[in-house]
Amino acid sequence: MLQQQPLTGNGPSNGRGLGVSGHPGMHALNSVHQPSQHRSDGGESGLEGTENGHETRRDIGDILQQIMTITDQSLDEAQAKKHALNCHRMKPALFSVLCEIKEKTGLSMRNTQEEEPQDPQLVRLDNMLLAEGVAGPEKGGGAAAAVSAATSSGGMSPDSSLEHSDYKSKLSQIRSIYHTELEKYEQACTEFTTHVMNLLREQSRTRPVTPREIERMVAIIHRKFSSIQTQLKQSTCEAVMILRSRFLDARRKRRNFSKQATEVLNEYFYSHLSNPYPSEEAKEELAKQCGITVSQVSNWFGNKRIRYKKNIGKFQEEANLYAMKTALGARQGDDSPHTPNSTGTRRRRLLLEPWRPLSFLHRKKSNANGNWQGRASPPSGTSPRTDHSDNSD
DNA sequence: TCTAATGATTTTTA
DNA sequence: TAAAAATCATTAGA
Repeated sequence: MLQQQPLTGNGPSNGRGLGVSGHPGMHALNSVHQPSQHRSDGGESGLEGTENGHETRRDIGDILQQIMTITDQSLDEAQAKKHALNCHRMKPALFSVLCEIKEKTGLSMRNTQEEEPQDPQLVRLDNMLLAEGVAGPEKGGGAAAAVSAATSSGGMSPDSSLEHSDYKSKLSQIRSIYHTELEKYEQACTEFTTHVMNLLREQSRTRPVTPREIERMVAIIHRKFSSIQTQLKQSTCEAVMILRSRFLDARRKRRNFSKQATEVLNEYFYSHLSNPYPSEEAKEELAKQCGITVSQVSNWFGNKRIRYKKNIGKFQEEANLYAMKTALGARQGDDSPHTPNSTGTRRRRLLLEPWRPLSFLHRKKSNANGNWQGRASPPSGTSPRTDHSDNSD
C-alpha cells in the first residue's frame, strides 16, 4: 500500500557513534561533509580541532538557529528561508537526524496503540449481513431462510410466493443501497487517504515526516472510515430485521380458513362440546383434514373455547346447526359407519343422541360458569374418529 | 369507513 | 407446561 521510500536523498543515519549533542545520528551529519576523518593533529577527537570541523559546526549551528527562529518571521521571510534551507547542502543529513530523533521520542510511544484486534461487533454484523444475503454473493439465502422459518412455524400459506418475491425484491433493494453506500465510503476513504499522503509527502520537504508516520496516519484514517462503515452495516442490519419481522409476522398475513376447514373444526368442537380438547392425534387428523398446521388447530380451539364460553348465547344457533348435522351424519353412519366426508377422508362416526348445548355445565371438569376450567385434557389417544364418548352425556 | 369476526401472539394462571 | 385470557392485526361485509 505505502512504499517505504526515503524522503530525502540520504537515508537515516546508521546510528553508530556519538556526535554533536550526543545523538548518534549526528555522526551522519559529521560524516556527510567530512569524507576524510583523518586527524592529523592527533589532538581533540572528532570535528573539533580541525578548521573543517569548526566550519561544519558553525554551519549546523546556523541551520539550527534559522530553524528555531523561522516561526518568528513573517510568512514571506519564512518562505524564503524555507527555500534556502531546502537548498542547503546540509539539509538531507539534518533532515534524517530530525526524523530519527522524532522517531525515537514521541512517535515510538504510539507504537503500542497499533494493531487493534478486530472489533467483535463488526464481525457479528458482517456475519449477519452475509447470512441474510446482503453482503457476499447474491443468492437469496436470507430470503430462503426467512421463508423456511415461516413455513416451519406454520405461519406461511401456500400462496406465499407473492410475499416471497416481495421480500426478495425488498431485500435486494436494501442490498443495492448497502453496496452503493459502501462503495461511496470506500471511494471517499481512498481519496482522502491519497490526499493526506500527498500532503504529508509535500510537508516532508519542510518538516521531518517519516514514511512510517505516513503509514500510521493512513491507518488512523482507515480506522475512522471503518467506524463509519460499521454504522452503515448496523443500519442495514436493522433494515433487514424490520423487513424480516414484517414478512414473518403472521398476523399481517392472516388468511381466514376455508369454509370447509371451519366446518370440520366446528363439527369436532360441537360434537365434543362437553370436553372440546382434541388430543395430539386428533389435532393432527383435523390439521390434515383442514389443510392447516397442528398449531393452527390448537389456536383455533383455544380461540373457540374462550369465545364460546364468553358468549354462549351467540353461538347457540351455530351449535344447534352442527348438532343437526351431527345427528344426520350419525343416522347415515348407521348404514355405512365410515362414510367418506366431503374432503374425501373418512369422517368419524357421529352420535345419534341429540346435542345438549350446555351439557358440559354438569360435568365435573367444568365449573358453574360454563367453562372448562378443570382443564382436563382429553384422554390421550382420542381422535376425531375414535372418540365416541362425547355428546352422550 | 366502521365494525364484527377471526387467526395469531403474548401474558397470566393453575 | 398447556390452557385461559387479553390483546393485536387483518379480513370481510354492511
